[in-house]
Amino acid sequence: MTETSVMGIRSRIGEALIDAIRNLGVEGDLPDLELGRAKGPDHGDYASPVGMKLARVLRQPPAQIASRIAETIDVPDGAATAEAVGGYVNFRLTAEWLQRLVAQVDARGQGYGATDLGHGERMQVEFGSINPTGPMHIGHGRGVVLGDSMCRLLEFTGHAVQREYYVNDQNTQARRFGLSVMARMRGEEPPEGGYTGAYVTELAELARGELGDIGSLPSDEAEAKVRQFAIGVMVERIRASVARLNVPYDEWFPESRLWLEGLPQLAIERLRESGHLEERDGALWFGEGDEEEDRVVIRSTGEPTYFASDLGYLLSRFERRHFNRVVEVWAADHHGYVNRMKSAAAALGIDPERLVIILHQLVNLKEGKMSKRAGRFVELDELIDRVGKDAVRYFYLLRSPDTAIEFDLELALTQGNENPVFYAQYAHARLVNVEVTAGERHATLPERADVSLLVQPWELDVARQLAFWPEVVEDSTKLLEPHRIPYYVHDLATAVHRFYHAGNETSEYRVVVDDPELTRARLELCRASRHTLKAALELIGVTAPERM
RNA sequence: GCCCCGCUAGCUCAGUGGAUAGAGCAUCUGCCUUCUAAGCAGAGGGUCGGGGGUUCGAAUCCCUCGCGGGGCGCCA
Repeated sequence: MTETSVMGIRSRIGEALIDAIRNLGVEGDLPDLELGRAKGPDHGDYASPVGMKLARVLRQPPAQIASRIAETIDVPDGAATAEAVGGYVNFRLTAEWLQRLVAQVDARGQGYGATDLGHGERMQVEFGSINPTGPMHIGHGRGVVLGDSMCRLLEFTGHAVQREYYVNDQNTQARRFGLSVMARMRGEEPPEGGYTGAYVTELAELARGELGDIGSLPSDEAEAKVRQFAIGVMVERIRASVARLNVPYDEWFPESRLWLEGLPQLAIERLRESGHLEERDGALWFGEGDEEEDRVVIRSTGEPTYFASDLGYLLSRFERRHFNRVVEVWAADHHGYVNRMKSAAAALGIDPERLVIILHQLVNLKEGKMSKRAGRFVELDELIDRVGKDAVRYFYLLRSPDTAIEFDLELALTQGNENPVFYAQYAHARLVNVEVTAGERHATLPERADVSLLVQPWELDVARQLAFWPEVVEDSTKLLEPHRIPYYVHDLATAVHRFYHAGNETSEYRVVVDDPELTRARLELCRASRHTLKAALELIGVTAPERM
């Protein structure tokens, strides 16, 4: 098997398909051949409706085109056979190739499926950056898990990724938060629009102990001190929560640092010179002079808005820190901000394509909308306490970002016990157990496996799933859609469970049998699937237990 | 009013314009003396929200209507 096989079998069949078409004399651009997984076993493993696609160009019946392609196509390494059915060409992976794949996957270990797609591209993913004015709730957990899983995918595919949390430590919300805590310290109600959750009162208690008497200070000094303290405590709590989800942020970047570095100021200067800013009603606006679209950068009071910070933040990341691309993960309630950020980037001379914004729909409580200010939410920590880190991550990732989640805590708790994550973890633990048993029953086993002994359909089905892994990684990465991974994990786990179970029904199909050669071959399959299962679980931040 | 997302099995959700639309849960029926039953095998369950259109081909693309969620601030 050649080295190119690491690119994934789908791509290789795709290339062979194009070669075959060229050999028919077709030149110029080709339509999308829609080579993809076949529907069912009757149609093989991959299929392309290539006959229909080329019928017009070649002015021949689809079936005839498909036949000619099926006859002439040369799939490398004899990886697949081609068969024309109507205008389709169906590809079936050969047993010989699947067997060799097993040995190759075992050799590559958890690196199987990893690529250099990104060529070391410097990327930042900024996610989970909630205002540190309260604990993380179950809505925020979604963005955190999504963002971190994207990072894992990007790292696996050769990107240099930095995980960043943007800490809003000096905006209006932060000030309101500080004022709310201060009010509670004095035994007063928080101001209008302030934060009323019970944690605010607890924070006031803490602050009283830590800061002592602030009554003697001028009120703005006192506010700054309390705010700084309260934000600091909240950031630590958030840090602890995300750590429980196994999310390793590289940078906690405070908004205030932008101003210390003079970046918003610089951005404003530049935009002013390029004519993107306009004074109106005593405030400074960004935009095209459209009353509806334009946004305030500096208020008439002279105070900057968050947007001013964001302008500086763009410079910080694209110019100062030289990220080639920045991915931002936002909840859908920020969607109105997407175009503004893109046009801001463009106005600053940054290609908006380099700013990738991923939106995910909201997580709502069954009882209604969550609200930090009103103190109505389910904390992320509580969910982790109740169902565990792995189930939480899996739960979020089983949904496409476009699907809104209506969260029912009671239901989540019952489902925690039968969470699909255990199905996958169990498959992994079983494989480990089999390998241990093999070591106990056989003092010595052949060093190399004779993979041609893997002939049972359920054995080849496991190998088939392994063959699909590279394309799953590729698609998930290119589309930035980590939710594809848990679905693959499930399919692989199913194949593994069936393979295992064959030995429960008939003992000669067990992995560990008297024949050392046969045992060794099946062990190779166990290892290959264990590596892949573990790699896949790691990409979504779920542990692969050795025992359950 | 304008913008974004969704509507697929009883429930929760997958589904790069391709063939007979899938999974989990729930329901029902089988399978443990022997590598882990947190498992396996099987059954039932669908006008892919409605209606138009494009296409050889539409759950998928376009238009339109309905329902649900979210957003349209000198808040973030």
